[in-house]
Amino acid sequence: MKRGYASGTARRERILATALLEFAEHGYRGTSLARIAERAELSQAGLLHHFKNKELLLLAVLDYRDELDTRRFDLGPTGGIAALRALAGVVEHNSRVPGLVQLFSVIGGEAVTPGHPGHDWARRRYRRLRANVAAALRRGAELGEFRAGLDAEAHADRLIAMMDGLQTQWLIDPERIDMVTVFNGYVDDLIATLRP
Amino acid sequence: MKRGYASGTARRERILATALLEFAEHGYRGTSLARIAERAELSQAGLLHHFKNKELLLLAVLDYRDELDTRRFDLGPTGGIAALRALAGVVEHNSRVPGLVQLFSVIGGEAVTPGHPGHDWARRRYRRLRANVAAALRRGAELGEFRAGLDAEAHADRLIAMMDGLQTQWLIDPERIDMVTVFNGYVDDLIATLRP
DNA sequence: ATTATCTATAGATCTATAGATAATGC
DNA sequence: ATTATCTATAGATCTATAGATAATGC
Repeated sequence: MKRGYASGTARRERILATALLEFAEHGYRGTSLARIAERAELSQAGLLHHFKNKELLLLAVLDYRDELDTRRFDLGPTGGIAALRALAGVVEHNSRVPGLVQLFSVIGGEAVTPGHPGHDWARRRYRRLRANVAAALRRGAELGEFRAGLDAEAHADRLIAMMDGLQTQWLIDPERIDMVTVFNGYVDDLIATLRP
Repeated sequence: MKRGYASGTARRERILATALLEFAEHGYRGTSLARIAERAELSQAGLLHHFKNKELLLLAVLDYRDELDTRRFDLGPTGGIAALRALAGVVEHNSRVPGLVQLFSVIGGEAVTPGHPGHDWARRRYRRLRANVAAALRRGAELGEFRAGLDAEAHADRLIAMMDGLQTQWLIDPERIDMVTVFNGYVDDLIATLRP
């Protein structure tokens, strides 16, 4: 249990928060440790004392975000319709934090390349999201909200794809698209389609 | 009309093809001109004779791909249902050219950042795609295939988001997801929903 | 003793330009 | 004359390590 001193913990927190902004802005490869260090007000070597290389820093940032994000996506033991509305709530929340959404878009885009340090992280993340959403849909079928025999995995993949795809469009051209309304429209149509 | 010699035209073509692969693999910021030059078998300075800086090279690659891609997305004066099936055909085609899909995913991800050289290109591209798809849906409504009063723009945004989002999942975890089938399922559900 | 920092620096890049030489085609 | 190439290089990075000094807390 080598925890470190209090000042170190605070510093690490500050580095993570700063690194998140930089990675979100410039991606993994476009971000420099020197710039993160400068914005976190310590030397570049000082930064590397806390995170011993760039790759570990990125992974730490992703985990750091995941903690909060996973909680939000953990749909809990609600019904299927409530879970879909909760997803719409996630989109609504995301529309108020473009910086975080951008982190996932930029890193997620880069991470499609095998060999990118975030590749495995992204794969695990999608698998977990899919499992959560599919489970909620299946619960909906058991509760009689949705027709039995629905393809829960396929619908989960589509829901996640829709969220990601709309986010990209929104980040590139925020005035053009009303992400929240468009996603809500999808959820409404889906609920109608899945009705028993 | 300063066109250049034949050897130059061929060389430029080769550079573009090589650069496309590199940008698709490492993104804009992760790609080096030296590596492109090496794979295109000329010196790095020789490359910069044809494209005078890195940004112009990326834009040339994007235009180069767009030419082919736009034709594929130009849904022509078909009916609405035929247009949706054509989109499914695009997805089917994409599933056979992961390299190209990866270019758009990687560059598209990076390009959400204002200031990225591909940002304007991406915005124009989405606007054009949306206009094409929405027009086809409206034609479908006029032909009586779809109910009148459908929100053509919102459905276009969703179709494009679905394509992009599924592509990302597929690139990250190709064995897990059957992109073609999952997209076809969306199109089927959509046709049912839009029936008059 | 462990942890937190710093300065200095090695060693690799990377982009873009300068300036020379050779090939092409009007 | 224009175009296509090349070598050489300036000038900026960038990551990571070595090694020293200071602060912390058992």
